[in-house]
Amino acid sequence: MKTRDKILLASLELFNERGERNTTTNHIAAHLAISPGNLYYHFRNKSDIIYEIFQEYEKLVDYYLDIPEDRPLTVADMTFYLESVFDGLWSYRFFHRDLEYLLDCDPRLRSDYRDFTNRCLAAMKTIFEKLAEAGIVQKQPEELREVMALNIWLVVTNWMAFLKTAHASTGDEGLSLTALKQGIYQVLTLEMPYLMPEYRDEVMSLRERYRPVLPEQRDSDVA
Amino acid sequence: MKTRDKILLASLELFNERGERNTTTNHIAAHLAISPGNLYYHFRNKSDIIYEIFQEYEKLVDYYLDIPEDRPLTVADMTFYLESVFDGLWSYRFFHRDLEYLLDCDPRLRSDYRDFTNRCLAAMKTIFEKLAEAGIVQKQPEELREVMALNIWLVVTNWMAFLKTAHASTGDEGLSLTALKQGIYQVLTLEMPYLMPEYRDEVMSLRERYRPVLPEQRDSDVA
DNA sequence: CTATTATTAGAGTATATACTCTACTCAGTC
DNA sequence: GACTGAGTAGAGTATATACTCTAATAATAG
Repeated sequence: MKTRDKILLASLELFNERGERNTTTNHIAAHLAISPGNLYYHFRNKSDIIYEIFQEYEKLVDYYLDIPEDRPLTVADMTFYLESVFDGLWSYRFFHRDLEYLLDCDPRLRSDYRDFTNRCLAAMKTIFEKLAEAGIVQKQPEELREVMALNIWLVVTNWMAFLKTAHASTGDEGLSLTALKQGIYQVLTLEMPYLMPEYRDEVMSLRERYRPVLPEQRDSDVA
Repeated sequence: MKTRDKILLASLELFNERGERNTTTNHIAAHLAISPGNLYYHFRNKSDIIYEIFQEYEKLVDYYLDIPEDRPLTVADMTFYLESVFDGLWSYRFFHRDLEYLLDCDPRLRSDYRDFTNRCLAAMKTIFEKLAEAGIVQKQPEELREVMALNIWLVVTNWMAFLKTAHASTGDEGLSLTALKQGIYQVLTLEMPYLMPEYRDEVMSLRERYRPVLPEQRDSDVA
């Protein structure tokens, strides 16, 4: 593997583990047992590394959110979207953690990220629309779809951060895949009131699969 | 005003304006035209300043979320809760911005913040319960109240961050009070499906007051 | 008036961070 | 077999950051 790619990979790994703020270019170089100079031979600065990682993230999510035009959506599609998005969020979780600072540092990133957000919101609106066409959820006015998409976006992108703040430990230890996927439970709860009777049971039992094991888990580890 | 209090005030101001990460103790001292040594006479370290500011924040929100036990809740109460919480969020907006890092730095803060979150969620659950008793929203099972409260928490605490990322500018310029209060529109949209017919019109017209002026505002400032 | 304590200034320190510079290696190539 | 240029090492730099130390001054109590 090329050094350049190794740098990207190691950066992502360290950013996710310890946060971008706590990861210096020297750390990255040391982790790869290369010199800082070498790192700066491949990247002009830290921002460029972050920007490239973001572009990977963007590409991945865009790929996940591809919507078939030739057929109606199914509940399985919806499951896939939810699972994929949370997987992507996990793989690049450092990004949303320090989002505001990162955007302040790099105007390119700010602009690209805004476009990215808008694409995601548009995709979600389309998904709603197609779910309605498929008779899975009720047909909603354009405006409501818009606001709903935004609410789901907020829940999805901040679920991980919530879990981290809700846990006693500092690192990733407390973050199980079960807990992460419980975010899907939260999202499906938002959709619940809009389900069509014909699909209600199916979606509800799907939702059930993501229910937290212990309902009061969050309180169980109070000091 | 005592120097100690001035330090807290200036810190909050600078944190909110430029972010905690971009605000050093030297900046704070310079802003007040006092020496760094003086600042460190009053506070052992930066974490202590942040911790005290958090305690103010906590106190304010706890005060806002006080729930009357002797009478049923009204739509006016709900409005007050929403308005107050967003006001508080605005006054201490630096806090949620760098939350994860701040909690990583200070175990006291982590623990206190978790308790704070749980208190807020509990308050929200109680509010739902009392709104149901008052016949404003449908009576819901305990479990649903819990999940709903969490979703609203996510929307409320991250609405500001979303607005900042959605705008082209770096600082606070793009953040109008109108935009901020649009968060209330988002929250009321979540509650919408659970409204009782008797109060539906009243709450819906309340919601209407917070509707964004331009539906596609987010796209209007694309570079 | 004096002794003590609270408050302040301001220079100084240890450490870290992003990044630079110079020099070296070594694989390919004409 | 000299030449080129991508790749690498590693010491070095400018700056910043959180924080300390010493000494001076203002306030207050006895």
